[in-house]
Amino acid sequence: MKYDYKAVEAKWQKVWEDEKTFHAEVDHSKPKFYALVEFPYPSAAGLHVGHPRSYTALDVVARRRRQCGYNVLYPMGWDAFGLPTENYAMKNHIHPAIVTKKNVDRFRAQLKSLGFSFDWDREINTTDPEYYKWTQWIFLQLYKHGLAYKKEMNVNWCTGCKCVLANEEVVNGVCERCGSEVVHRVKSQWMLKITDYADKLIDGLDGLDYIDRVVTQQKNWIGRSYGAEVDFGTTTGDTLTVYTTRCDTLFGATYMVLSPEHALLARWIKEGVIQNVEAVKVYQAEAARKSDFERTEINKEKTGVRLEGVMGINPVNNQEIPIFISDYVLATYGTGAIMAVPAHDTRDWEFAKKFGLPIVEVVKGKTESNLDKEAFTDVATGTLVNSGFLNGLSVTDAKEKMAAWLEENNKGRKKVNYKLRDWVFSRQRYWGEPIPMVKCEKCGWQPLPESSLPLTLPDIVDFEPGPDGESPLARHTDWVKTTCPCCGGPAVRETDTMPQWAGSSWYFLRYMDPHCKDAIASKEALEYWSPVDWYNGGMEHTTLHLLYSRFWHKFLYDIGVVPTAEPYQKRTSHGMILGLNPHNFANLPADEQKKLLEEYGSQKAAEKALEEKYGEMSRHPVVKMSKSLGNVVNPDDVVAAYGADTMRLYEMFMGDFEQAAPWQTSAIAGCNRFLDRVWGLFDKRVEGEGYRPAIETLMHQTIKKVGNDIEGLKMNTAIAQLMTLVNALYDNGGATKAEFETLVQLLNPFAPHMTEELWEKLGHPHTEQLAYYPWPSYDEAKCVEATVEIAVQVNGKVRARLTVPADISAEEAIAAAKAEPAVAEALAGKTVVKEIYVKGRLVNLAVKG
RNA sequence: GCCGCUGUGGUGAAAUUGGCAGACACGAGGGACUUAAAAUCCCUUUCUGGAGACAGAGUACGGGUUCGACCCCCGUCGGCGGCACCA
Repeated sequence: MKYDYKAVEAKWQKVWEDEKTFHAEVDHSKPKFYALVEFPYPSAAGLHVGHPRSYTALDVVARRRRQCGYNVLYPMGWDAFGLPTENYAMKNHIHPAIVTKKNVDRFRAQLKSLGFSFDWDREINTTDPEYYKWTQWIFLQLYKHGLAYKKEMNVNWCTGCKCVLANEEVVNGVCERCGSEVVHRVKSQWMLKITDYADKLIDGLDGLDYIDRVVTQQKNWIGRSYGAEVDFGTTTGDTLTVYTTRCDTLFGATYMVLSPEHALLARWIKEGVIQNVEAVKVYQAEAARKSDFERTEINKEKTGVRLEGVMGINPVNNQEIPIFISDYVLATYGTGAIMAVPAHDTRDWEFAKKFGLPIVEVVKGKTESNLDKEAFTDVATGTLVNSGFLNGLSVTDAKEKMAAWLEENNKGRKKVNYKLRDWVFSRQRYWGEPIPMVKCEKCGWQPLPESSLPLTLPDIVDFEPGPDGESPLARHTDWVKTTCPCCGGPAVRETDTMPQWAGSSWYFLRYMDPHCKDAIASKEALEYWSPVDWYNGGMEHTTLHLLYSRFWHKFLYDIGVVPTAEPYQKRTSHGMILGLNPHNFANLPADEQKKLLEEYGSQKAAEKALEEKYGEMSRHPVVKMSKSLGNVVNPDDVVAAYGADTMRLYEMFMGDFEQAAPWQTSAIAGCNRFLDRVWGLFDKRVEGEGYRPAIETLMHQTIKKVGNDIEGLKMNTAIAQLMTLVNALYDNGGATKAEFETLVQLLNPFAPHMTEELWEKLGHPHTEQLAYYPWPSYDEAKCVEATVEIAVQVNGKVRARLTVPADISAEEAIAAAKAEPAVAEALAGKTVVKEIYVKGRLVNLAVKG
């Protein structure tokens, strides 16, 4: 009988729903396991095939863990605030809340059709006032602890979204979401002091089980560096402090550079210190006008202006050196000023070359370096020269000695710096959490009392941002006008909303107790479920969501709200699912390839023609799926054509989970065929108790390998092993009941619907669902064959193969090997110099002569 | 430029981490069943030579260490991702 996936999948999905099979409760009799995947943004496009890759992988882990006796929490929800919904709402004149509901309903149905073992009773939605009440509550705690502040500052302004962006949201000078140009604007913004947690965010990574690339990326992003501040004097009597990681090179500092925004400049201009005021002002204006994009693009060629009328004084030798302004010095890092050591810093070298400044060597390498050609920057092999009391020291020692000298003479101090900036937390949009703050004419900014939360979004119809980039909420004066919670006088509400990252910064806590009325979650639930044991998500969130949520969690820990310092014990990441590029020559249908070959003569010429027509991108055979290329795969179509189990199996089989993988529609059939073969095995029952001798070793090996591979996210090889087992069962005429039951159990996490059905057909009543049936065990001793085939090599070349008992001794194996005719022939007339036996693998005879 | 990852058949990929390279699939070719097709089943499928057993070559390229290297070391060239004037 052919397997009817439609009926079977519908049947079991209904059972799981009606019986709440995957509902989780606090249960101290079992070890807990909290598996988490990033909750989706419910877009109008619906589920993408990329979503189920992550969800299926952890579903497989979660399902197996239940069978191993764990109390498993595997939840799902919606990260539903955000711009695309708001834009859609504007265009179609529908309220974003309605759009969100529609999209969520679609996503939920799609996810349910894939048979994930989510506890749907814990579904959350960041746009639900009962949810964002607590997002606002956390903001108030941050405010009360001095970690939220409002500041007039230079911010990234997306010209497309008409909204400010956090530094993390600017990629290559453009908006990470819409790709529009990002310019600088001065605006008053709510900021979160994530920089206070820079050290904790780096140091906390040590005790965690995160994949290496996440750890390095977060560390690089935070960018901790150890150096020193040095106080330079000036001819005006002012002190000019710089930050450097190379205080050892102080004797080589031949000029100084200030960022065009440096605070001292305004005063010097006002006091008439600077003689070339016009040139300085022009340069400042130019730098201010540039967007980040322009500033990085132009950075090939150094520019700058010398400040006439003032000189810096090097504290170590009292030498007077010129001061410049240049945009290669950033206002936002260190002190916004540097000492320039052109001999040992590439950027300073370039600048010195252009402006004809002296280059003084103070560090010598092992070989002669040519400072006319490039700077010498190798820290590891350098020795100090021309540096007074530092001469002869290594760079490391010289740094220490100089730092000590600076402190002794009160000319500087050791200093740690970070690349990380505070988090810009305001967005000038409607569809986000209102920031629960009001501004009173008398009392200034005041937080709303916690008892008044949630502060709900007013129901408005016009979502267009204002002409000067103010939030649409600003127009709704009846909402904006309020009274001061402090003095009762007139006050206005904050009209900016929170960024999309707010709701997702703590959602995993809400899952622990989603209906809790008087806290983000009950103490009991937090203590039982914390931390998340395994969190899988995309690499694109490493320096956004993942970093932000660690920050919030650490703060909540510090104020005693959560019981663990870190939110996620283990972090893994899935590769992207890519599509075939329809404009790449190799992916064209055969007849079109032929036509192009005829037209252009050679494949190279045809490829060039394609490149001219479709751009550089046509050279890549595999690319991101996109609507414009028409290579987007809809999971619904796959489920309709083959069923959810096939879809799940294919996504797990397609390749290394951590690596990007191209979607290959034709390969799905293979997974479907495999499931049909498993189904067909039900009618190929053979008599026998337990595992037959011919299949016993393979059974034990398979139980072991599938279990290990699931925990290691090596789903592709786990499935390959199951395929091997099924092939072997067919080769042996079918399966005994015990063999078939084990196979069905091992396959269950991957193909839960079909295996539940088979389980029932095998005589297990409905009430004994496979979902909680104990995972099969294996015997280590039975994983090895009694006899093995080993290879016999002579000088590393295979000359024979022979079958020997697995526990054969080295001497016996070597003797048996030598007895082989082909081996004897290869050895004839030669001397054996070395004999190697690798247990159960091979014999290698090294010969000479 | 710096940091991280990566390079294996026509394709997706395996390889117990130094031990028989290409498991498991897809695709392709041949055959069986069928009036026919689909489905299913069987065989072949790294390359070169050979009818064949077999022989030789082979994990981006060049060297090295080793009895033995996809794996370790040195150098070169590609691909992907992150950061990008962070002093």
